[in-house]
Amino acid sequence: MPRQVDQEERRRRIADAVCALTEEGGLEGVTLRDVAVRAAISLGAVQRCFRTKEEMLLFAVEAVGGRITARVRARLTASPAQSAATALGHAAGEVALVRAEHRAEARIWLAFLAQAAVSPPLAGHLRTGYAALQGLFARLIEEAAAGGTGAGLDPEREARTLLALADGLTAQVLVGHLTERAAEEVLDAQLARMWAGPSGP
Amino acid sequence: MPRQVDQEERRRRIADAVCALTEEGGLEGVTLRDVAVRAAISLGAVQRCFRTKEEMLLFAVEAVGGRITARVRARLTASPAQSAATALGHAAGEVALVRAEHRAEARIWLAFLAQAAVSPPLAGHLRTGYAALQGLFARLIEEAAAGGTGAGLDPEREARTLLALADGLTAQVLVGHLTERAAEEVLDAQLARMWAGPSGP
DNA sequence: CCCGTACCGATACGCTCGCATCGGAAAAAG
DNA sequence: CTTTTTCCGATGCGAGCGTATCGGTACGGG
Repeated sequence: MPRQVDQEERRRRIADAVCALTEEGGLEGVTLRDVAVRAAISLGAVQRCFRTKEEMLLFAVEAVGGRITARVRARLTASPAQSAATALGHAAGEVALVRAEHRAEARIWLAFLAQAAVSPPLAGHLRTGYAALQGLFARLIEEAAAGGTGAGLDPEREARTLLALADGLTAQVLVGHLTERAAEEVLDAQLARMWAGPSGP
Repeated sequence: MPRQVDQEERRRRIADAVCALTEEGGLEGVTLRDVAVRAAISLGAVQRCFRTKEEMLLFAVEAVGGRITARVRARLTASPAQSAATALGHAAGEVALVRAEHRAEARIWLAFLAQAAVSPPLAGHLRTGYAALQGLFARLIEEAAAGGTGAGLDPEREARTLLALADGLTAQVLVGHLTERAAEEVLDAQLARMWAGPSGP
């Protein structure tokens, strides 16, 4: 068998390049040529890994989504001794890509989100990520409710609320309407109110 | 004086064409040629109205933002007899472009939002729209608090919360993660909880 | 040693983009 | 009717895009 190349590692490198370019100039700033330069390989190699540009972008968005949920999970297992309520706070804080060090990921996510609004296959991949996060949130809320904090809450609905709020905050920080500080304050207040009093009729 | 043309009316027609195209294929599906076709004028005429493409897009986003806030205001003045609390409910419902008939505007808004993350001038125009809506929300909340409903709330923070939540819900409905029904339920529950109990430490 | 094969990099192609240019049509003034 | 001024629509241009192709290259098995 002739020479072999680690395709997976190469794909990961390409995905990283896609993210870097998306962060700088949006999704329309991502060209195959620039990706090749950023990944330090040739255009031909990029085309060997992904037959079309769309295929490449789908792989990249999956990578980003996975990275975000992985980070959330890591944050949870890193501080296991606390209550489910504080764990949810940490998780929500990670999902709202508000902090400066995650600004890049936020830009990437928003770019893919907008594209997904007009590209059904992309939307499918995004939904997968959203569903995972919502499920995670719901489980934490349920756990907290079982522990006595915030009993009477509808876990699914609260999870949806938090996820949407985190997304909206991310976007508004990105365009500069909210400061990082204000967004965190909003999120904290929402969590506090959640635990304080059950909602619903 | 030689022949004169109503430039303003033409600009509005062009903005409408931009919106229609954005709705169909995202912002990158908007080309000067297609805009000209949609507006039923020639490419030369488009270039006469706007010196560059960016100038055209800025005008369009301003038009969309204005239309949304105008719709919210209209909704408020249309049902003046009710309390500030229900008025806020209506306003938030309009901002969260959840209903099917506003799906188009939602797509447009999201497209511009993503672009704004990498284009400072565009971000500026968006901020204007956000500030107007947040101010409106804050005023309504304050009014309701003065009337006794939901006293003790921080109007600015609640306004920010509602706006971010509405934005996030819009996006998640758009990618199909939430149904229109679920989004409305989340929004209603949030409003109910707001009036029920003050937040904060 | 060498040969077959999997990979690579360069180049070409067809297309579309934003933008600039220019001859002519149309309308008010004389 | 002629002139003058404003606007319009067609065409051209250079650049950049995604994609296809092909000769060269290097490696592992015989």
